[in-house]
Amino acid sequence: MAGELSYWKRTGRCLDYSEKNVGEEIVLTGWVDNRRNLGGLIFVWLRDRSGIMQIVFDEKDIHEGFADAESLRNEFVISVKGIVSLRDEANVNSALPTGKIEVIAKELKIISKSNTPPFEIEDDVNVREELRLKYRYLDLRRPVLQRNLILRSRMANSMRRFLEEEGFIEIETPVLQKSTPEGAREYLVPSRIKPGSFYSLAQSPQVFKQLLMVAGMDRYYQLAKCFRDEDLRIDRQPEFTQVDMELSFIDEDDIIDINERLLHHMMKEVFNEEIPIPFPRLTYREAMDRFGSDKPDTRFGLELTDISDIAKDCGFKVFEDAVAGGGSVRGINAKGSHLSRKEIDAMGIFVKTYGAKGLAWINMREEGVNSPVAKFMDEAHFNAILEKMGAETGDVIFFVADKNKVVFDSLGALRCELARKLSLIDPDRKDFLWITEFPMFEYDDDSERYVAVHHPFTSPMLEDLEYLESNPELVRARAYDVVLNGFELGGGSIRIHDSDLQQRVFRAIGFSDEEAWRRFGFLMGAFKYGTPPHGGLAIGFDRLVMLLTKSANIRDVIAFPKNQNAVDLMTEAPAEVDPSQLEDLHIMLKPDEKE
RNA sequence: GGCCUGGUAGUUCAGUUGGUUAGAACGCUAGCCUGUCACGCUAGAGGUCGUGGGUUCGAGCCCCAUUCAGGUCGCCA
Repeated sequence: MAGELSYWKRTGRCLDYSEKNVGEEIVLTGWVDNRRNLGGLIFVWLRDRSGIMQIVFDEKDIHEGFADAESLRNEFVISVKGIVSLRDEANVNSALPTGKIEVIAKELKIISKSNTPPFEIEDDVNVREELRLKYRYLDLRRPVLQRNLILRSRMANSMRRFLEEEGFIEIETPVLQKSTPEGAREYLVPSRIKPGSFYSLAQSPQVFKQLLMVAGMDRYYQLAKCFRDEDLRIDRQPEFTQVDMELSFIDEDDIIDINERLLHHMMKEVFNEEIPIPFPRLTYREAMDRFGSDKPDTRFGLELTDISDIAKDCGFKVFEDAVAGGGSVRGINAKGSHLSRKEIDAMGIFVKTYGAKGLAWINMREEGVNSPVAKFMDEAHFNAILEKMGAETGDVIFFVADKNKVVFDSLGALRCELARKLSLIDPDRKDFLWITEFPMFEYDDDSERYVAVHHPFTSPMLEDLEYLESNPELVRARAYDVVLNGFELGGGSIRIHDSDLQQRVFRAIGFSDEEAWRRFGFLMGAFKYGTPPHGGLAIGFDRLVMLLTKSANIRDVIAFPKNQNAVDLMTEAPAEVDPSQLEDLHIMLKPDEKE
């Protein structure tokens, strides 16, 4: 058996060998990546996790093994014993890290044959994702996905080590939790023991990590799996991982500081990149005014300009009504963009998605200024707008007039669309920043009450407490988000540690004391037993990996992701279950859902 | 739930105003080839054009429905 074993046991991976090993006898194992059969001479690329090595099968060197070499096909698993050799100068392949050497095969063992794969295992494959996900184990053989998962592992490790060094302890919190209807839709898990009752899968470890602070754990962290039953996006999966943390006896600056150092450490260690800290900080108000977004991409300009003061009596009814109705008129100057009429019209269609009823524009053409709204206003107002927007020949200026939410949503998105179209984004730039002073509440038209923007355990800013009952919309929260290149990387807050204040917040969002107690009694009860001031943050780990590996979507940094309909195309989950399982769980399907 | 885009060979795609036998590249199969690295050369196999219905003498193409996939708005405390 030992002989059998030694035959396929490798001496190392492809990239472990270089010119230094010339003359050595080695054994490599891996997959056939490519073969070129020249007749009496066969070249095979052998691929393993590390990379590729060229193997040479020469009829006169390998003798009886040559027939096996001829039978090799892509994705066969093989073991090759051979001699590391220097390639002739003319035969060096500079595209391969191992391109200066090759292995002259002496023995070949075919360990496992392969069907022809449904798609070619190459980095630049352009295969529809449906197929890639169905054969994910083949997709994961592609070097780019291997690199992503390797980097993901190294990032997780680096962050863990940093947090351990800083005195954090990793504690696992329950995945099976009590359902809390506030917030994201939850995955429910029926109880077998308690008919008619359900757990929910953790949306986040939120309440447990706060309870760990009550318990005196002081500094907690966890790479926590979280679950949300919401519609998916390019950067959203139903199950995902957060770098979750909570600290006691701290304030906002402490949490911001430790996370800046955490990210700095990880960037240096894994990517050998020195990111500047501290990160810039913007208040929510400033972010909205300048970028129309609470997760602005600051890698380019195209900032918003508020022209409401000119527009309010400019003569153009759409502009005037927007301001009179409590909204605003704001614009973006696409400087020197020379957009065509067709491109301008496409932008008009683009903003409709975000609720804008129209997109006004001024085209500063060489032949003269062109604008469909000019005729509605006098020259003084029009010129005042041009001046405020800094208009020059070659510019195209866009305006949206509406409720502020629509103005910000549409211009915030238009800004990014213009930047993409005009190629204003440096793909290597990494703009980390903080958004602070989020509003505490927003009015929810559906439930006709205020809801917590972050979550109801977030502390209001102390100087705004006076408005908590009278004008909740003015209350700012001690909440902060960390943003990278226009993506929300993570968010957190200083929590309420005073049960009286907690009660006032619950009342502000329309929870009766009884209801609050029923839902969160275990937390409020705990707070009566000596609660330290505390706060925390959670970083969307998959999203971070996605951005730093420059992946097109979050699926490319998760080994086995779900598709857009939350289906695992490989295992075909979710799937129907045996009726007896349903019976155990006291679940009866509606008749039309049985088949 | 709404909107947009797409589904043609194993894969990626092309397919004209609706008209005879639906093409290309890569991959695959067989043969030849001792320095290839996108190897080359020769030959070959491979298609219910997502599904169902309709219009038409005739549909890959037009119409309706449906399904799957990707993106997006709503949603994501």
